[in-house]
Amino acid sequence: MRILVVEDDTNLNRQLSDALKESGYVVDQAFDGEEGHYLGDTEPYDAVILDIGLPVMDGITVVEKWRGNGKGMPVLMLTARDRWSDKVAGIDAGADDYVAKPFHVEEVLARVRALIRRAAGHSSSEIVCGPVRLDTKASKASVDGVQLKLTSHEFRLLSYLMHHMGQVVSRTELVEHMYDQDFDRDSNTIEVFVGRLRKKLGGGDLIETVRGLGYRMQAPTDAL
Amino acid sequence: MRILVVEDDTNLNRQLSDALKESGYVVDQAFDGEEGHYLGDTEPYDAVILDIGLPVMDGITVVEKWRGNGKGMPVLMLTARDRWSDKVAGIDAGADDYVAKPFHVEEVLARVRALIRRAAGHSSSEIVCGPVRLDTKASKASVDGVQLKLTSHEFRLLSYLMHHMGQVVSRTELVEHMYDQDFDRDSNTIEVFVGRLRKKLGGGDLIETVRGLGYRMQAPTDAL
DNA sequence: CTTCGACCACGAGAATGCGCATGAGCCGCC
DNA sequence: GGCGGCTCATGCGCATTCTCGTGGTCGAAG
Repeated sequence: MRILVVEDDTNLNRQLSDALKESGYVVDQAFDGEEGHYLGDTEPYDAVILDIGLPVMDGITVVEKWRGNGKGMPVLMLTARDRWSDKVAGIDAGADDYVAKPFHVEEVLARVRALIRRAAGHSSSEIVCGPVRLDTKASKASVDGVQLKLTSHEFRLLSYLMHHMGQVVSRTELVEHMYDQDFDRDSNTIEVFVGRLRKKLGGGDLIETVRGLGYRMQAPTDAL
Repeated sequence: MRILVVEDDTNLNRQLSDALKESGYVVDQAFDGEEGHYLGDTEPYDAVILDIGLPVMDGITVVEKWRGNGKGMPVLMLTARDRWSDKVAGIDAGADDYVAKPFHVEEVLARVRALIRRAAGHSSSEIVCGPVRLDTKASKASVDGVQLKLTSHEFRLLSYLMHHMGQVVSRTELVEHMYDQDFDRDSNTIEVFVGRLRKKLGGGDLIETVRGLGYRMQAPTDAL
C-alpha cells in the first residue's frame, strides 16, 4: 500500500509519514499543492492525505483536478478546526473523508485504513471461464470481449453453470434454481436453453453434456 | 435515494428531514433507538443519520446491531461536541462518518451526499454518463449541457439509476428507494416514469430495459 | 458388428406475459 | 378554480418461453 502525504507543515508531515511507515505503508511526501497534484496524477497511490491550506495550489483545487481527470483514489482531507465551509467544499470536490486539526495521529491512521478497506470493496464481481466473462452485478456476459445478448433465463442458466464450473449439474438442479416452485419436470426446456446458450457462446464446446447426469461447464485449464 | 433520520430532538429531526427532502431525498423519521433500529433493519435505506444519544437504545448499540446483522448502509453519526471518545466508539461500532453538534445543516447534507456517492463507488459530486450529467450537490441534471426540467420523482429515478450505473436495477428496488414506507407496489408507476424520463433524456437509449429483471443505465465507456 | 433402447439436439410454431404508450382521474398547490 | 404532477387502467405489440415432433447420438447387450 502506497500513500501520499501532502502537507506544508514539515513537522506535521514528518509526524504523519513516520506513523504511516510504522504501520507498514510506503509513503511519499509533498509540501505544496502543485507538487502534490503532480505526484497524485502520475503515481498510483492507494490513499492520499491532503491538507486543505497549501502553498501554490489549495487542497480543494487539487482534488477537483484529480477527480476531473478520472483519478479515483481515496482522499483524506486535513482541515482547520472551525472552517466548516471548507469541509463542505472539500467533500463536494470529491474528498472521501476529512479530519479537523488538531487531530490525534491514531485517528488519521484509523481513517486511512477505513478508506483503503472501503476502496477495495468496489471491485466488480466477475467470473471468467475461458473466453466467457460473466458480470453478475451488471447482468452481462461476453465472449472474447463481445457482448452477448441473453434473455433472462439464458443468463440465469449461464450464471448457474459458471458458478459451478467443473461440476456436473443435473437437469433437476437447474430447474430448481431457475424456476420458483413447481415446474413441469417432464419437459425439455432445459435442453432447449442449453442449446440456445451453446449457439450464442459459439464454437468451443464450453458446455459439455454428461450423458445421463447433466451438464458441465468446461473449466478453463481443462486438458482434454 | 431514501434516508432515515434517527434523532429524538423533534425540532432537530424535522429540520434535518426538511432539508433532506428539499434536496430531493425520501426521508423516514424515527425518534428513539428502537424505532430507528427496526426501520433500518427492515427498510432499504441509502443512508442513515443517527444521533448517538437516544432514548431506549443508544446510537452505538443501534449501529452495532445493524452491522452484526449484515446491514451495510452508510451511517452518519451525530455526536456531542468534543466527545472524542464517542466518535471513536461510533467509528469502531461501524459508523461511516460523524458530525459534532452543533452543526450546520449544509455540512450534514454534504456528508450525506458524500456517503451515498461513495457507497456507489463514485468519487466526485458529479456523475456523468454519456451526455448526461447529474449534479448531486445542486440536485440538477443536464443533457449535452442543457438543463433538464425534471419533476421530483423523475429526478429521484434518474439519480438512483446513475448512482448504479452499469448495474441492473429492479423495479422493486426502485420503488423501495423512491418512496417511503408504505406504497402500493402493484402498479406500473415506475414504467411510466421510465418512459417519461427516456423522453426527456432524448434519443440515445441511455436507459436500457432488461426484460424480466429491470433497467440499466448504460455505462459511458462501454467495454465491448 | 449389429441392433436396440434411451437419451439428447434442434427447429418451428404457439402461447404466454412483459413492457410501453396513452389517456383519464385524482390530489395538492398556487 | 386552474394547473402541474402523480397514479392507475386498458390494450397492443412483440420478445421470450414452452411444447412438440423428428432425427441423431451414445452405450450396452447379443
